[in-house]
Amino acid sequence: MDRYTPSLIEPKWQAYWAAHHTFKTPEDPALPKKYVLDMFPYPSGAGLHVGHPEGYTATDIYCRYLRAKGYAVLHPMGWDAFGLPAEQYAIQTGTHPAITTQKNIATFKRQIQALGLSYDWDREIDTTDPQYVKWTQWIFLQLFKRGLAYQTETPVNWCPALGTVLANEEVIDGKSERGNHPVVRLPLRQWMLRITAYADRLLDDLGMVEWPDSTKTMQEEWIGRSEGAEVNFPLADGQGSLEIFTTRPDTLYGVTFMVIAPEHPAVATLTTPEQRAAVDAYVETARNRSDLDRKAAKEKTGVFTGGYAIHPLNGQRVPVWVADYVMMGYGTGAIMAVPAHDQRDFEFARKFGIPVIQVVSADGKLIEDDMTEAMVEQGVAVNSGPYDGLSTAEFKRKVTDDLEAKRQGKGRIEYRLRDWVFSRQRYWGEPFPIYFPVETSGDPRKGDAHTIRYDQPIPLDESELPLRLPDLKDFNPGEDPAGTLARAVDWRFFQKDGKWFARETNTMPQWAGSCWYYLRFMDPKNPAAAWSREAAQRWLPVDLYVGGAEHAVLHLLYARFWHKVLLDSGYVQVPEPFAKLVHQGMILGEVEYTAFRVNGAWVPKEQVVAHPEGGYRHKVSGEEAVPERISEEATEKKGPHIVLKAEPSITVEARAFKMSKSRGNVINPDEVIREHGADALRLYEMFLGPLEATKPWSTTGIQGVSRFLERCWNLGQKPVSAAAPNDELLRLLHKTIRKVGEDIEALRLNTAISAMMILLNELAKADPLPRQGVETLVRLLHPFAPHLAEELWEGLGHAPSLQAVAWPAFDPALCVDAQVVVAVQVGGKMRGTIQLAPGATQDEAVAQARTLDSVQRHLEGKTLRKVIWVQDKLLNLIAG
RNA sequence: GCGAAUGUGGCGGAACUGGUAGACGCACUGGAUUUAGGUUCCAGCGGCUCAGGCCGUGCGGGUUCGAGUCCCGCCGUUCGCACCA
Repeated sequence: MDRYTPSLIEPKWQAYWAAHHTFKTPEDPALPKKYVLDMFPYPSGAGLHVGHPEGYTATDIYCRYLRAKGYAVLHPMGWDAFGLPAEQYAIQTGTHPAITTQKNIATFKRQIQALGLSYDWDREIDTTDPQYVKWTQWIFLQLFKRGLAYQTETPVNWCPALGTVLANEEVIDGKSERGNHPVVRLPLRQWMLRITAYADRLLDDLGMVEWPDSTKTMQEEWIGRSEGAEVNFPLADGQGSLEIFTTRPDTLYGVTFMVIAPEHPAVATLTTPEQRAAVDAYVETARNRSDLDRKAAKEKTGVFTGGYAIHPLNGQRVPVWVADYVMMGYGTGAIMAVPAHDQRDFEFARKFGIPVIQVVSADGKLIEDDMTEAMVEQGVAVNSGPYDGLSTAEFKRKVTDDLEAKRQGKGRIEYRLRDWVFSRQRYWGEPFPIYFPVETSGDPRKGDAHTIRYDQPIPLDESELPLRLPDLKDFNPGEDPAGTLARAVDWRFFQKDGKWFARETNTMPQWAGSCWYYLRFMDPKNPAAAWSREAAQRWLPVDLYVGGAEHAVLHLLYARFWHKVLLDSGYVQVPEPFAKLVHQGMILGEVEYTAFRVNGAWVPKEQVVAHPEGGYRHKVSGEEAVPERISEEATEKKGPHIVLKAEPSITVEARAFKMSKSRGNVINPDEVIREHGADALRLYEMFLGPLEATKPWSTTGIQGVSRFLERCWNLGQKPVSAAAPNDELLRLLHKTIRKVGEDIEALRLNTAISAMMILLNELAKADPLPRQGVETLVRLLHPFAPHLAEELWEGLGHAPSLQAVAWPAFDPALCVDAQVVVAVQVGGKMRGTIQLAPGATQDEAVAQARTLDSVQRHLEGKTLRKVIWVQDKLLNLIAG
């Protein structure tokens, strides 16, 4: 008997599928469609990670299943190939990023193909391909023409180490998300995309998609809509007014001071000569404070400007302070401070001795003298003149109307969401299809004096797309914040009709390519349009989108934004791009065992506590505890603990960590395939647990599924009988068909596999082995372990490919057992089981249950008071 | 601090609308076949036990004939957000 040898059968079937275009997207418009998409990878130099195949295998199983169910399936793959690593490599080595990128793509493609994934490779996309860049630029022009792309001189997050500006969301705790470099604020000319214009729709339309609640919540919070009012406080000196935003206009009578951000333009006009020096010093300090410092500060700081505003309702003079707890970037950069009902204002007022006036009360009583913190709950208005007695909600409504009538304010909706900083000062990105007039009397390429009129951007004509990157030798961003491309003077400056013009030297961020790749996949080779109207009508929306939760906000929000712009322009017809979204969980490294030593002697892990500043401490002595990695062989289980074999009183910690190069726990898919085969890798990753869960890799665990595949193989080598399966096996076949199908549709792939394992265990016992049984197993196995399934199918005398064979059907009548096992309880406690025909009556069940010894024992001397009967499941006898 | 997710054997995990907790697999133990095994097959495998049972799904309460599942209050872990007015 031949042995199961994945290294022989896997390449064979991969070659077969490629030669026969097995996974080519069907053109037939009569077939029902499904568009199943994986988040395409950035082809890094490190190659594929075991995390990648997890989501890819899940969608592959789903697609193979859908094809067998008769769907036309669009399942493409491509490369998100612009990005910093290739450029940084280029800076170090001088290798052009395009070369590195192509090399990495080749590696990724080889690795992905070795997994036997059923992509339609005719639709492969590379975001750096000029034919793709052309349409990315074209979409930018649509945004520009609709007034959604604009330039602004704005303080941006400049990262000197990366030589680039980062979006707010790419900065975490004052450091760059990529590389963890310090970030400073620097005013720079930037392209912005007006995503805030779509804030409401991006928020509301979340109701239309089937996404994880956690992701929807994160997007909602990111957009951060809050309803309130804008109120004008006239300045006491009669010069204009101060506009504030508040979500609590009902607390207007509690205003005892106002605060403006240090960057607020009114700082200059409000500050009195006496206060000037103090204010200037404060503003200067605040400006130099990084976001990190501002955040870390526990104490509120601020300075009185000396200026006053007039309260719009009671006409009182309100002092205006400047403090950095108010941000210029949110609302109007100025607030009315209500210390009684806002914790931040409360802290500030207490520190600077400003009065606190309570204007909301839970029960009508005043507690302001005893306040230790702000009362932020809603309630009933007090101390509020004509509004006394109103509920918070009524007050808000009424006072907003009143202010509007007096032209002193109006209802306003504010968003946390900011416009999107869309330019980068880098080389390896899409150039903007924009140029500017140049005022010069010489030749700007030669360094002659010139002025670029950035205020007069001109869109490139569509016929001139794509605008390609210039070929450079030195990719360093250099000191010029205008970007790497500023040095490519021959590319940058050009003459038209005798006049000089300058191209935009910024490039687009990596998001640009990934914002619309799902659209290009529908019609990837179209030379005349980004995609055709017919393709959009045929394929949108994406029915299932699978990718990491790390993209929960940014990529998914940006893509939705572009999609809605394209909807408004008439290029797509559905409001949301991704109907259903699933995040695959992370695969952690193998479990590691750690024991701790204090002064050289082992201590149990319970005595060790993590120190807030890193490292570990001994709980008892307070001395440093030194962690030491222990091999699995040196440990054993003892009751509920894992202990050192050599010293069983010492408990050890067992934990899995994120895979990382530095930790040395990275599993390479190539090696797993070499040792166990692609089918085993696929199956193992699916069997590990629920798709969405974070789960640790286990090298011994993969042997379990390897063994399962071998046993499937061995079954396929046995002679089969044409005889029908016996009744019990037949029922199991039908139940398994139903279970596997339902589980695939719900992406519960782990339980689908265990159902197939159960079926295999039964088939292995069957003698003779019915052909129908083996064939059913092979057909069910096909989406999961396609190479083995194809091989076995061929061995059973069928012509390939199994993908063309319809998914097996089940008979619901055969999905129930001939006899059901019913649980018998006495007083709610399990006392045994009885076998009954499905549909048996309660009386039959009670009669049979009474014959059980354990039931008789517990009913002895008692009378039966009540019977709980759950049809075909459970009988509970209550006695007393 | 706020928000979300999550907690079940030694391990990964099962358990449909409240109804036999631990499916399936790993590891482990015993046995059979084998020259050999990182092979195959069979059996066992939550804890305690006076062998009848008792206890057991992070902890403490509650609802119910019956709770992993529902309710209330805690604790741990993970992930977001973090002076958003």
